[in-house]
Amino acid sequence: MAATLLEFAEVCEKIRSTSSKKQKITIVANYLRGLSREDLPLACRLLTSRVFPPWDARAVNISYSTILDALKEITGADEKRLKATYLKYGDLGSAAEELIQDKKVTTLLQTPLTLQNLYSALDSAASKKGEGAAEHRERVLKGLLALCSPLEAKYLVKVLCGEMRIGLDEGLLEEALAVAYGRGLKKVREAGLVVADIGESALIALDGAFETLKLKLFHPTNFMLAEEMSSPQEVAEYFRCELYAEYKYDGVRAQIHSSDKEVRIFSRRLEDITNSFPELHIPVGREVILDGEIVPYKDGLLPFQKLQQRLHRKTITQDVLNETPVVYFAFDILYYNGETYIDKPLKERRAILESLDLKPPFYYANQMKVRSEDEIKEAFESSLKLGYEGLMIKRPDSEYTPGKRGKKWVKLKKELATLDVVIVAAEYGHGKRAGLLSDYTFAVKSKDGLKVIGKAYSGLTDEEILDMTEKLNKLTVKDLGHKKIVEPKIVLEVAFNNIQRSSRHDSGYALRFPRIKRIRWDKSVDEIDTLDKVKEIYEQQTRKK
DNA sequence: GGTGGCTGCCC
DNA sequence: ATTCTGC
DNA sequence: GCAGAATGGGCAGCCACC
Repeated sequence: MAATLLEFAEVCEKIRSTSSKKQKITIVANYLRGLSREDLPLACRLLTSRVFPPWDARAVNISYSTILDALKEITGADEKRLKATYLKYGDLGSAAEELIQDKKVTTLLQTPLTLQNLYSALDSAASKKGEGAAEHRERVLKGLLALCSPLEAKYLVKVLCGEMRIGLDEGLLEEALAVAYGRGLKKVREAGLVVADIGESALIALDGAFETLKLKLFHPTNFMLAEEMSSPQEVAEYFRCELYAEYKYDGVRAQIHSSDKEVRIFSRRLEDITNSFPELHIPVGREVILDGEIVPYKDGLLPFQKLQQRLHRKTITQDVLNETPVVYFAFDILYYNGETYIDKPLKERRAILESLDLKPPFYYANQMKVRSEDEIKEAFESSLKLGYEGLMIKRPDSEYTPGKRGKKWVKLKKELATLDVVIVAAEYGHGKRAGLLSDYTFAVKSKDGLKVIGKAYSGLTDEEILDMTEKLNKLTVKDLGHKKIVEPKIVLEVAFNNIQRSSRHDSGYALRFPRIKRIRWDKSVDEIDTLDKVKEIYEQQTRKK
């Protein structure tokens, strides 16, 4: 029997309503066992709010704005009601559930929407190009919503928004797959690493076909990530062994697949970004999968923004190539001449990598052997001096594993000065932060008054957010619904990794990775930092490069 | 032909 | 990307 | 310690609209 959207939505609702991970896993495992081969991969992708595998070039291209338009037409709700409902839940799916209850089109006699129907419709939305494409996408969505019960609409919208908020994501889904088919979790996770698509993992788990698993050239795999540590001391004490330290480049992480004829390049999200970097289309000569970083470089490092301009560009002109050339720093090898190397120790992988004798624009990431706190500190400082972002530190015996599991790789990042800023506006959050003022717009002072320099949301505890909501409500001078303009009273200390020129805020600058260090109840507006200080930090960091 | 909203994806 | 929280 | 949730700035492509 074909899987229906209704049953899928009911399962999601059950998952959401329990906070126990074990129960979630049981619910999902039971559901998956009842699915056909055809429906299984689809259901698994939908559970992680995906429609296509990560490496698939298709994108549905339907999101908040399109959904709001479609809901408006389907339900006949006016702008005000739409906004109020969305604000109430902080989740467009939940808003859709409520709104669709009084939709104009009824569907009592329709056959139920299947996951396969849904997939075909979304594929059609994704595939339509050119004039009328936006209209087509909205028509597809309205067609689907017309067939949906409130609960179905809720989860359809959640999938499209990319946020399920049911307390289940890929990690728990893998556990559920292991339970559903009686497989070892380790095997299922390994499958996930290699195939990098939860739909494909599901089929492998179903068949128990783990032994046929091999990395495939031109098929991207997941990347190994590192955990952040705060000091050389912490690193030295945690590992207490010889380590490999590499500079942390501010570029784009990339997997390069090469045969003797062809090169393909994949990003961290497994997108095919080959076309953005023609100067890297030099076959290595043997079949390899490399891991490394694409870095913009011309007589020295270039800012990340220059690299971004090339990133999703369709055509790379000679001008772009001249202005922002890139190089590749390879630091790992996952596959070599038909063999997978991910379970070999880093030391061995590095030796194979170096035997390749790479030529510019391919370079080896430099590798320093460190052990003591002092050695790590020295390597870290030399990295900053050269304009890099910090240090990557790896155990020589580490296998290549996905995600942050195991802490075999760690990173040390440079700390920049913090700024004291004042909150000038606040916005309501989403999901579990619905109804709370959790997102703060802040400013520094200048001769011409306060100047906005950024927004931040992270760094406060739930309790602090609750407290802030109360205080900010009292300070509100203008209520714009979703956003509130507040009296500039509350001072925050914000940290960031960089300052960039920007037209986004009226200060002319913006922060990269802003986060709240702490609330400065002890400080008043008069004591916040100045725009001049911002300029100074900006100048200082650009001089370095 | 220019501009701005929307979307997706890089950090 | 970063940060917090529940299990 | 893991997994999940909430959310920052900047960019290009694409399409709708003037």
